[in-house]
Amino acid sequence: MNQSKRYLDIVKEIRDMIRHEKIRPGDRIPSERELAEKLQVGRSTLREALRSLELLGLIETRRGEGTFLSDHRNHKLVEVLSTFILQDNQSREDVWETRLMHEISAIQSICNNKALAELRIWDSFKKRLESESFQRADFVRELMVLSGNRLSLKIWFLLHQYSGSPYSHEVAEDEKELMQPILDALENQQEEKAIHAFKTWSEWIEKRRMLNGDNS
Amino acid sequence: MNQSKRYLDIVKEIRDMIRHEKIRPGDRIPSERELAEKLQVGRSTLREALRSLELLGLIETRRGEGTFLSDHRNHKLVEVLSTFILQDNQSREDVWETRLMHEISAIQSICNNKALAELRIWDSFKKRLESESFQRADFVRELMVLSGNRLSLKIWFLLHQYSGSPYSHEVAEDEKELMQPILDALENQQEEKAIHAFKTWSEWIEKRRMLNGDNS
DNA sequence: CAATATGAGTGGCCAGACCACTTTCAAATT
DNA sequence: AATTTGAAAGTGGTCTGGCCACTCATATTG
Repeated sequence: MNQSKRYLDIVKEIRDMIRHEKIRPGDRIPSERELAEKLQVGRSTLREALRSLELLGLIETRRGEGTFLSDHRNHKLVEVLSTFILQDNQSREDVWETRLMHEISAIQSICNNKALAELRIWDSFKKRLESESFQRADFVRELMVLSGNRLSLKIWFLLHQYSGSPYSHEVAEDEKELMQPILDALENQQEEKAIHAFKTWSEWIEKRRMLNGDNS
Repeated sequence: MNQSKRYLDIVKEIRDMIRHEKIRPGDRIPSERELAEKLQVGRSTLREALRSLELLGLIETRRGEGTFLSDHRNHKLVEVLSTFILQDNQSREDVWETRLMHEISAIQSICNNKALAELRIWDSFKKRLESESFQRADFVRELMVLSGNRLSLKIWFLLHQYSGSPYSHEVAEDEKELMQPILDALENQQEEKAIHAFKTWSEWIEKRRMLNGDNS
């Protein structure tokens, strides 16, 4: 018969097993060696099934501890799918534009979040801006987190990694006076100003990147 | 170093390789043994990555022949995955917001494209709006195409499929007076108006969807 | 010329071996 | 007695090398 794709059967068997044994999200499932023994398959074949489930975000594995059923809130698949979708859109500009789109949208969201405004979180940003070690990426990522849209955060992170990481640098000294207005505007919930300041900073980075020879 | 999750790196490396070698859907990718050699990794580890990609429908393997890049416009898997991912309300909301973000950004882009304005393409939209058979999805997708950002288009298409396809309906009769202002504003490159009109339409659709019991 | 056999190449699968890491618990130390 | 230490067991992560089943192009045979 068409006996190929043993690992697909395993995926199914594991799913059934989870159902029958009433394993709940967060619970541990049997070890790879146990499962392989139980299902009468080689460990590497079993692992092919487990890795697939992991990539789907259905299980979570921690070395030295075991494999756990994950609470399926993972957007990992978007990550993977998008990664492959990007393959034929190598246009740098598209990536740049799209990333910026997500960032600006996050800023809009932040400015319209009243609960956030009362938390006085921007002081800490300003303080850190003055200390020497300040990564661009950290700053922007925290903005994405503050927006509250986890999916957008995931997509952004992917684009960030993909775009040759223009943010993966320390903030330069003359760069800080470009970032200061962003923080000021965010603090006062001035959406237009914040976006404008952010775009200015963003374009500054892009120019800077063009000057230095850049390659992915 | 990047501890654990070697197979995830491999997924990434394979993607890079595909991009650089300009492998297109349907093409064959190197054999497992070749890839393992090239990426300096054991074959079983490599297979974990390949099996994962296969389960996602990104590649297709045929015993005795080889491994092939598959067309990622494979609708089936998106449906399967969305059953896991979109159970969470927060996720649904994130998808909705993110999709809207891409749409609005596309509108902005269109309004700022002067070359586009001279093409008088909106007349044909208006005509089609009057004819009976007009799918929401077609309308929005064409907007995405017109924006010129192919990456954003791809992401939008994914989100569109995820989100239980609120656009997969014919345009209702009383809906057309909501869409008319969008086209008017686009024709005159009135960014603010176009976005506002689009949001109005979008919220109308969302309300409509909430009324009808909807589940994918 | 047609049918067949062969061999190279491929994915499918397995067993066994290390390694790195976490947890546990008993022995050693204080 | 309480604390620290460390050895052992268990786990996932990885690699090697092997065998099998299948496909395909080529050579051989009728």
